[in-house]
Amino acid sequence: MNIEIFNTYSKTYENFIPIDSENVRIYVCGPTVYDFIHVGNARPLIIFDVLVRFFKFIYPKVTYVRNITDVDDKIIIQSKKNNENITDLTKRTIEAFTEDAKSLHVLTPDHEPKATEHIPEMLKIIKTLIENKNAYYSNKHVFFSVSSMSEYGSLSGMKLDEMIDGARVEVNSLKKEPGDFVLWKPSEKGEMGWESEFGYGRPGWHIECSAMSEKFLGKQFDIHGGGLDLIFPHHENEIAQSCCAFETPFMAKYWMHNGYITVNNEKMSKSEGNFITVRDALRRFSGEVIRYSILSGHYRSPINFSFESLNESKSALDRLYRCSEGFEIDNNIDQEFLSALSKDLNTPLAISRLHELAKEFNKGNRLSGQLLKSSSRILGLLNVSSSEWFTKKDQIDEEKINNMISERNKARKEKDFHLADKIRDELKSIGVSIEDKENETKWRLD
RNA sequence: GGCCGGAUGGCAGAGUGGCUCAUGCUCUGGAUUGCAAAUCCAGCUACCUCGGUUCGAUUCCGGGUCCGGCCUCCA
Repeated sequence: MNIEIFNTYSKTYENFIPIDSENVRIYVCGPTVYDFIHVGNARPLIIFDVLVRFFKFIYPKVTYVRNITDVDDKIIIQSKKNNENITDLTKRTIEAFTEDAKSLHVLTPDHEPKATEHIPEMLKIIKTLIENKNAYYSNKHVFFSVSSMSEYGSLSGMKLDEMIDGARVEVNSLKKEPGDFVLWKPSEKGEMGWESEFGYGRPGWHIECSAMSEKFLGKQFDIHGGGLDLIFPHHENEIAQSCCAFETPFMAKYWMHNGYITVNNEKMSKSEGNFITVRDALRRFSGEVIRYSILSGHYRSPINFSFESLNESKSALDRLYRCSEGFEIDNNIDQEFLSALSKDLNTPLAISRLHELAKEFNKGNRLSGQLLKSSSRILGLLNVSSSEWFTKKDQIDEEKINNMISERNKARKEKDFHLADKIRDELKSIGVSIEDKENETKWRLD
């Protein structure tokens, strides 16, 4: 199967050809664990989860790494703000993150390395960079020298002189050039840090990904993913570090970046304060609905978040669930569905195919229902049985509902439609919709 | 200031140099139903604007307008 991917590096669609077709290697930037994730953070989790599910169907082996950033200035600030020990904060946040990811039906990656567990690996790269004259020591700091790498800026299309014109680079007299970025910086006594030949300190933001991707995937790997906002400076700097330290022409063969989730058409972000946490959204909609909603737009386009659109997603997903009743997952995946995913992970087109299958099923084609159920697995949808989807919820008295339904059916048999309608209204008022079939009455929660 | 994206029907959102037609949600009408629900069928003036290329452009090229983003932490 020919798979096309839009490569941020070349800004064009490219045919995906793995470096090693026996083991496709993917690295995605995971969360910085200082607070609950918001819906915007959920997008790359879901998108790359689908990419990995798709690839695992196509290729014999996929190694997926998603790191956890558990050392960062934001963590230090948050721990002071909470008056909470850093380890407690990160442990608690990682647990919450794992729960949220699970609610969104995001599969656990093959490796989930933590930055704090890879400090020696980072220091080794920093040392090599200094030896290679790509980095320099300056008063307890180590900086990467951007002018030492002629290709610097090739991912983001940034030019060094233009960056300076932007006047948005950190003013730091220790740097030789404004674009230089920190690899190692000093920590105060008692502050989070590690002893090193550069003094007691902690790593800069970017170096962890160079260290951990190399450890688990090698010096060069297939796909590196993350949000659009990581292109510069994060991924640009990762490339600089990895390529200079490992002396390789490229770090990842393909770079994939997802677009933003917006609120009122503006980027959802912690700093803007316009975010909705995944936990909050989960109070009103199931993780699968959130997932459907995120997959209903192409991964590189913006998606505007609203509870109305989640509601719409729920209606659409309900329809798919109605058509998947009684089917078990098998390995038969719809070809048109796969073909949609092979075109730069066109999930909206893939979903539209699922709806076509649903329609065919409703017209009496059982095979379409089977294909619908099995294909949906690649998107991480239709994860539970249809009856569970429509009837399982806490604090639901199934016995009472069933009793009311049989009472109503008795009334219907006796043509007491007045009573029958009254019972239906009562059921409706407790959030139960019913559907009279030929020989039975089905019910579901709204 | 530099550099990137985007503009499709009531809403969301794919796609295409010409085909009857994305798909979903909503609404309206029909079939079906005791009535509903579900389902099927049909409908609701779709391609921001101005030029260019072309037999033909929503689709390609150029200008404009508007919106968003990156250049600072950010998924």
